[in-house]
Amino acid sequence: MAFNRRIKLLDVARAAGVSPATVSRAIAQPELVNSATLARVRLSAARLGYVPGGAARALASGRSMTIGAVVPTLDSPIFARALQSMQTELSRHSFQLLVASHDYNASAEAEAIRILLARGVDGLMLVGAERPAATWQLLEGAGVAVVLTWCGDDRVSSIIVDNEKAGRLAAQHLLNLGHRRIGAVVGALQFNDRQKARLAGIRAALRAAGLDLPDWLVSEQPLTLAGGRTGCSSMLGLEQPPTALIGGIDMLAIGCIEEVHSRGLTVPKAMSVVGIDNIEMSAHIFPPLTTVHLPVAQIGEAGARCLLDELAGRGGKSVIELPIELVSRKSSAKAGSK
Amino acid sequence: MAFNRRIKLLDVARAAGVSPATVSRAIAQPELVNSATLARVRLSAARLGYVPGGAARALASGRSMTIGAVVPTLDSPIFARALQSMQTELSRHSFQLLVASHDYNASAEAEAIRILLARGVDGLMLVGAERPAATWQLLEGAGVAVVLTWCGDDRVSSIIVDNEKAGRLAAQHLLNLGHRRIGAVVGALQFNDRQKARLAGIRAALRAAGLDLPDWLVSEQPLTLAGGRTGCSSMLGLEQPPTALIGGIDMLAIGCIEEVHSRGLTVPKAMSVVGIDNIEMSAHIFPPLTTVHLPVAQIGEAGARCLLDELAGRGGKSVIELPIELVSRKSSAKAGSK
DNA sequence: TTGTAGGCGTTATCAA
DNA sequence: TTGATAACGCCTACAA
Repeated sequence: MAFNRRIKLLDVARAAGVSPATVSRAIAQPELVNSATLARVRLSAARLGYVPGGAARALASGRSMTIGAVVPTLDSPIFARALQSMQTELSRHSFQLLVASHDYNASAEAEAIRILLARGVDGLMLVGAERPAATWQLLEGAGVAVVLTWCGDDRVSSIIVDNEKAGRLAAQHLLNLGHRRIGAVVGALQFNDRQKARLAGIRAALRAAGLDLPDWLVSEQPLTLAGGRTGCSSMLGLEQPPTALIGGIDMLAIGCIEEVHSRGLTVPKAMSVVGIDNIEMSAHIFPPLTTVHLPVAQIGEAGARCLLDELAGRGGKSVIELPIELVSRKSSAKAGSK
Repeated sequence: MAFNRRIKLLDVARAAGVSPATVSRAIAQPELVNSATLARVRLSAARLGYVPGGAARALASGRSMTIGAVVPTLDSPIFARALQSMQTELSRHSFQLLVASHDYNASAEAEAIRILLARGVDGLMLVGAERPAATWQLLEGAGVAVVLTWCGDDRVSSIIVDNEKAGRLAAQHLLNLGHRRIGAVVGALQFNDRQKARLAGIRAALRAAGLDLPDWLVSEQPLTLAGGRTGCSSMLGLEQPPTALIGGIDMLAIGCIEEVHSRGLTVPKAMSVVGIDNIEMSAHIFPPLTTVHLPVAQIGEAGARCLLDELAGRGGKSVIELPIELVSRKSSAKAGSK
């Protein structure tokens, strides 16, 4: 309540009758200080409610014990979960997470990075590898540890997942069920290498089966449920609608299912739908969504560990790929079982 | 790549042929500097790729332009969304969000707060008002702006929602449908005033209808889908199972629905289920969940604004209550329509 | 409108 | 094992 000037190192030092240097050591390297003095220092620190000032600390030591994470949006089960596991791992090593989001906008991302850098983060977690050259320069000049997630790049450490394969798995599954006219509802491709890779994977699988993925069977939509509905709607309006749809993310796929149902049709009878991500929701909608599982929590945890290692001087740049797999549920069925 | 010592204010000053003070002003108060010099400074700053160091800045100015948010978990559509809207609002005013989570553990929360305080956050967003006295002392001694969310307290600014009413609305709805034996599956009550209030609301509504909510019709579970299943399962095992269930959060309610269905029974035929939160998923499961809508994104935004105001010296402590309402969908039906 | 100089709270380098 | 004493990089009166 009282506007007591914040307690500082010097106050503790005086109270304990030692020099500031000793207090500093007592906190950072307790082993270097006599146990009796240590106890005395700790006591008065506790008594005064001393909390070390991060700013001064960072300034003097050059380390902020802070990791910045820049994701497209926090409001996504995917990124939220990755960040949660990241932060859990980081806090285990007394690092803190500074988050920023850019809503899938490249320049907003650059700005977020700039801000985080200015805040003095020791490391940076980014999503994807696709960004303007200027942003890369920013990163290079910064001299902080960087880890890319979901999609990587050999310039920096990366925790990746084979997004192209994810697309292939989804398409393959549908192909195996006998589908021949398959559509894709994906997110905006620009500045989203994950979506690009997934679409490429779908295309590759179809091509391998001697099929084509014409433009009218690809719909670019916002990465939301509504986007899924719109995309599906446009496909349904075609003269020859596809018999199966792949969503670039589960949310899109779920939107597709909704749209089909809203027209009095049924999934998978009238339309098979497959997603990519395997968010929790997917297992609980009707019908449960067939999708490609990505180990999101692990991505976050591995990302944190990677950064931690790099900051501790252990290991250099590394690229870790995490496994993915198709989870077959009820939203997909044999073609022509209409 | 090259280990170029990070560019600092002085470098820019030299390059632009002005004093450090001028550069500082050019950045913080451009209006105080001659437009010609301003241009010159900006040019060399850009040329050198200068990024102001937050630590030194915070140390010298006493402000970090950083807001700390401590939530139970990031991995929840509720908190993720609130944080996203918060961060959007904050970044509009060049503040950044530092996040921490404590997994519904009071001492972990205190620790998180301590860390954030040490990082020099200018403001703090917390969830709920229930916490040990020691934590409150920490807050009081810190002298930072604080805003409580979901549940409030008149000691500090709060953006709240009437959780008790949420419980009442849910129960009332069921009562109106003729249900007389209503059960509740809620989260651990300890250190969770939101759940406590919701349960109290349920109890109040029942009591007002001359009914009782005995212990065996209340199940405390982890706030997950699995928790919902377990809770529902135990209710179903009763000699006289309830005809309706209220979930303390949507996720719990959804778990209840799953459990009912897994036994070959149907919602709402065999059991009506109502949730509280209205997460996106709820509208898309089968059957769509009847629930109480809470304006989560607004909570985040209002919280940010509140903090911003307080830091700008405008307005003092305020308590803002956001409206809630029942959203009637398909998971609830008349009692005895079995 | 610009420059000078002191200080913000720690850490880290030397001595003692 | 402890204590002076510089940095650390920026902000901000105060002067010019």
